[in-house]
Amino acid sequence: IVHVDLDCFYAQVEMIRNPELRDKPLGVQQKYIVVTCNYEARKLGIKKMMSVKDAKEKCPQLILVNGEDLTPYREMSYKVTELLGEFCPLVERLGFDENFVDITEIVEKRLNQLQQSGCSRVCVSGHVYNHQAINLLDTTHVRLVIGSQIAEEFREAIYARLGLTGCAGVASNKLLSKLVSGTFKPNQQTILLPESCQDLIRSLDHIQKVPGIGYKTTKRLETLGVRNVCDLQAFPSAVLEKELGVSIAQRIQKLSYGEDDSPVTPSGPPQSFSDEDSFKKCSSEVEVKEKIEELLPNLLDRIYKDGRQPHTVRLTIRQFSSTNKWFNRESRQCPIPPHLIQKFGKETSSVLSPMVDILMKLFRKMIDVDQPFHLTLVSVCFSNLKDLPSSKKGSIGFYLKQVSPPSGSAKREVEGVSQGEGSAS
DNA sequence: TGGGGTTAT
DNA sequence: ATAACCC
Repeated sequence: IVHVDLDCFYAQVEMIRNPELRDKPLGVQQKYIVVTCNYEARKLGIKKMMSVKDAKEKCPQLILVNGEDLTPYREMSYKVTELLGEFCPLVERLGFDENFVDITEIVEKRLNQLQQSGCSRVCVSGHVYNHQAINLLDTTHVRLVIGSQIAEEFREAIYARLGLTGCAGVASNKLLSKLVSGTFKPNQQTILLPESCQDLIRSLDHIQKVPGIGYKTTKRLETLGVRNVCDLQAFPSAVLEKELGVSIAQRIQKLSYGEDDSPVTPSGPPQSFSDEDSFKKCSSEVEVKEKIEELLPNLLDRIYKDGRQPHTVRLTIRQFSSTNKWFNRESRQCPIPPHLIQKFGKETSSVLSPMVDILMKLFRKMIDVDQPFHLTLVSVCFSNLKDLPSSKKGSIGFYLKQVSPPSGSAKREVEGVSQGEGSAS
């Protein structure tokens, strides 16, 4: 498995949009937070998720661009996933800036070519975790070395075609590939040989750094006295199962050993489209309606371009509360009436006002508008996306549904051409 | 802490 | 519908 992780993705996209920002310290701002920044800014002490106030104190020359509209990042993100999809169908997205690629089949093909040509000279591309020596008589090592060459080709293609740099990690599963990709940081790549697996996983100083063990599970583990990966490895399974449930207990304990049998699941098109806005205060029905009317046109446009029809709509809000400041969200969802669904394929304007009405009804299910309220976030989400009833030859659906044939060059580059595999065209 | 996403229960 | 996870 290869894990591809773009460097400070939003900042890179902004530097492509405006090349003058290239060699200057740059931060991407959402509300009063610098969500990410380029490496020029990091040299000067700027960190991800730093407040704008702290960032400007640290670095008055810092240039800030607003990154609240994710459109440019989302578009570039899918270009990266689609590019990787030219090499191999098994590409799974994680957020906007990471992808897993299962290259097992490509590696097998190259290994066979190598063995048939009697060639025993294979050279690793990039780093080997722990500087572990490679044994070319070990086919597992050879496979990972071939993986390193493919990862290099991925990164080169992403740079040549999209102008983006990033890291890659190659290992036997998703967990380990992700952990190893971060070991040499901007614009480098690393492979993990199985003999160094325990060193990598045990190098994590806190269990929350294990992908899959989040905030809540970490808190519960801490009450059990489990603080690091070694503690979790050694903890009695039976006790863990009673505390967290069999499913979570078995999964995270396997993770603590670096074991992860989850497959690379092709992400395909998105399962949902959402748009949200946060703010200091929103306390009247009229304001809520205005927020919804701000969010909807953008969303309807995205759905229109996607070509599928959503069958469910959801409204999410966050109410102000001084205690438990984060994560007090509530939502209400409902099916979209069939007569409205039909209109999604056409002009978005005819959907707008009936949809606002539906969303305001959902709002009133959550909030008694006769009582005072104080919202700090409104979000609208369309989900349960279904393909249009694709009909005959002339319809839009017919053309949209046609799978575009692989452009070919990248795929042949990676798989090599030998006995009559190349197509006539 | 923002503005997104996913899956499991 | 919520809760957990990911970025």
